[in-house]
Amino acid sequence: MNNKYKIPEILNTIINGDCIETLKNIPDNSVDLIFADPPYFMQTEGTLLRTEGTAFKGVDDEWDKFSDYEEYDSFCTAWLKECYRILKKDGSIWVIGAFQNIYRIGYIMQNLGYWILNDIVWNKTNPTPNFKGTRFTNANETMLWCTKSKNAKYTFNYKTMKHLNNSKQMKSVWNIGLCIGNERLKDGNGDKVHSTQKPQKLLMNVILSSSKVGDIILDPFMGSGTTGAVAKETGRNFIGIERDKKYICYADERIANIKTQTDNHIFNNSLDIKPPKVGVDILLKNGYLDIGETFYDKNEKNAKTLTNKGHLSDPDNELSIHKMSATILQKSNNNGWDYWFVKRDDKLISIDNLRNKYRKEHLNYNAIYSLPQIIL
Amino acid sequence: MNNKYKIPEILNTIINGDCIETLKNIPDNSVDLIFADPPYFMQTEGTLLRTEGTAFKGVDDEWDKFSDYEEYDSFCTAWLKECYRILKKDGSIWVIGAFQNIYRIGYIMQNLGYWILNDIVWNKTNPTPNFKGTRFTNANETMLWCTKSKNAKYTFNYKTMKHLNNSKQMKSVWNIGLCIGNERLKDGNGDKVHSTQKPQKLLMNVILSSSKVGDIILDPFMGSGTTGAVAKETGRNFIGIERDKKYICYADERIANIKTQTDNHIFNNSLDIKPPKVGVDILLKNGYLDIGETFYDKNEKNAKTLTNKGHLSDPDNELSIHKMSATILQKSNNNGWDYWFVKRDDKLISIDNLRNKYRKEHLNYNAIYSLPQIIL
DNA sequence: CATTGATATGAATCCTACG
DNA sequence: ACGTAGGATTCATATCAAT
Repeated sequence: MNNKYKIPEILNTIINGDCIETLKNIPDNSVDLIFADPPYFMQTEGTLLRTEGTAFKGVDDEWDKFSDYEEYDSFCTAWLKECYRILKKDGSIWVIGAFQNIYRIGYIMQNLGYWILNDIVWNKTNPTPNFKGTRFTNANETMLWCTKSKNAKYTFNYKTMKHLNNSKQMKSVWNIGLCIGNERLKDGNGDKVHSTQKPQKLLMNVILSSSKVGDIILDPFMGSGTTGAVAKETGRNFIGIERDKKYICYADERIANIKTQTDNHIFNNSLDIKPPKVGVDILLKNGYLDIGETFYDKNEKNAKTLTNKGHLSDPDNELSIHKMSATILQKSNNNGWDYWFVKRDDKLISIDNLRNKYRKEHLNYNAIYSLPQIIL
Repeated sequence: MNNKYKIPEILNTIINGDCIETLKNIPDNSVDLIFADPPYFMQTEGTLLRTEGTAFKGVDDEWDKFSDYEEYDSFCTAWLKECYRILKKDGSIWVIGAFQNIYRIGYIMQNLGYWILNDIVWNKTNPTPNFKGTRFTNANETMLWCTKSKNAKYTFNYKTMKHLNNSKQMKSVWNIGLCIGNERLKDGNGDKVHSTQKPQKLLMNVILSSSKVGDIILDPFMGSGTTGAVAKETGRNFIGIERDKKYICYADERIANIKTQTDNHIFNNSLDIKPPKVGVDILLKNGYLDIGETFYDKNEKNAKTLTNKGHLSDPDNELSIHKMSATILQKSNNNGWDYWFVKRDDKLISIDNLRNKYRKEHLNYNAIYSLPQIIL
């Protein structure tokens, strides 16, 4: 029954239909990433007037109406269960919400077996102020990033995100503005098409951090299509679900105008693609290193001899390049590729350089060491 | 049974005992504010090694051990129920947690009838990095600020917090560093006394925003006593509960060394204390305004006549000072005190100035209009 | 064209004391 | 509890008109 759709048929389309019913027709273990922006169940009443007397137009859509927490909880349990089934074993899911609903979502997800990796805070740089001075300005929304289990081998493009964050590891609080200006979809009357269109920068961070080129990304609440737009731009595939045809119409047009850029080192996560494994034995066999030659540290000290097994020896020990360097440094472990040098033309050369030379000459692999620094 | 303790007897003390059992002995509707920093149920396993090989000392205390979510949920339901009973009708409660537990807490609180006012993000300016590069640096904790019902008339010192935030309304994301240096309690060996001591700045924001001088603040998980220390410094009363006598010993000494500063305009919330109400009729009776005199706007236009009822009239209408100004401005309502001026010695004087003159001369009340600006 | 100022608006659980 | 009158309350951007 869960196979009405074949993945290739629905790839890069927005399916028009009820969220839960549509999810039920998507096969098990079939998508790499899910981004879900469900209704928040805001529970606002009446009209909020700005200081100057005009009305604030917030969310007053039918799709955000639920009778009580119980109804909202069953709704969320149902779609989150389907997502669990549809997500691949090592895939991950992002769900965005605010204080009105995110505690329902998080509780339900943990009970369904999801494992929270981070709760990411979207710190809005330009939030709607609190007109009446009754509370702290509500300036944040929350995204729960989860796997299907504690031991899932999820994708996290650590180096790409570090590069995007001025070469410091990216934190769980993201400062991003609201979706306004040209990015915000408007209808013929100049009114916003969707009351809660998410900024592309938010989706960019989500997709670049936790998916790879060619991955399949599912959005069960596609709305104005931000997920699809960013997925296409970064070379990922998407599957959208949306019950309002008007939204689909605008989203389709929006996505059609996007160009994929897979030669972009940020979008294709070059920094995080691991180079092919090359051992000391391979370098020996191919003449990049010689049996019996001397390894030195960067100060030309701690000389050791390379054995035919690709180990390093001195009168006391024969150890791997890693263990030998760790022993010298009195640490439990250490990366020998960064520690050891050999002599070529009377100059010290890092064995890591020799390894990359081999990768380039024999495996046609060019490592990307760094990209131009991004100034935020 | 819920009356073993009389509030005056336990005021400004830390009760040694089990949290839930002790809470049961505190009377109904007896405290103004609760701050709770419960165990987070971190579920960490094994030892996390830093890059250089040393061990990271996180939370590994017995008090953070629970067998599963079910046990944690019942524990939290129990103490949150007692807090609901103990809190006054218009009091409020803060609960701090992180992604491991805050979704359990929020869900349970909403189900118990608590009404979330804000979810405050503590954005740590100096978080522990993610040593292994496996996720985004977990840089935030969350505080849920709630009342007992949607309609509770809770305390929020809006102007004090605005003043503390460089004269802009304070938002829900707070940038505050971890508790380190001299503020962090150390034992005789130089080890930290408590593994999760909260920074005073965090508690300062909590207490200054949502309580008044003389209020009673309950902390069911007193730990190292930060709540008590800040409560005492700002002129509030506290009641602490803690089951570990070692913590109480350090907390008692810490709090004993604090001096109360109630003459501090920030601590006593002078900016938020409302001036006594004075109507136009009072100013008329006391000769600050005269029947029949002319009211003008700031440009000496829109002249209206003051009636014996304290209203403003023109040939068409007789309205309150507020309604009349709103009519002129074509707004649904407006503050007439800021809009209208009268002539004294041929100069325009704001009627709000006259009102403050009356307050000063007859009610011995001096309004605080502003404090020196705080540069953050 | 550059600069200034007025206006519009964004996932919002948005007043309070008194009779 | 409920209705009514009093009177207190906004920040960061984008757009567009005016200078």
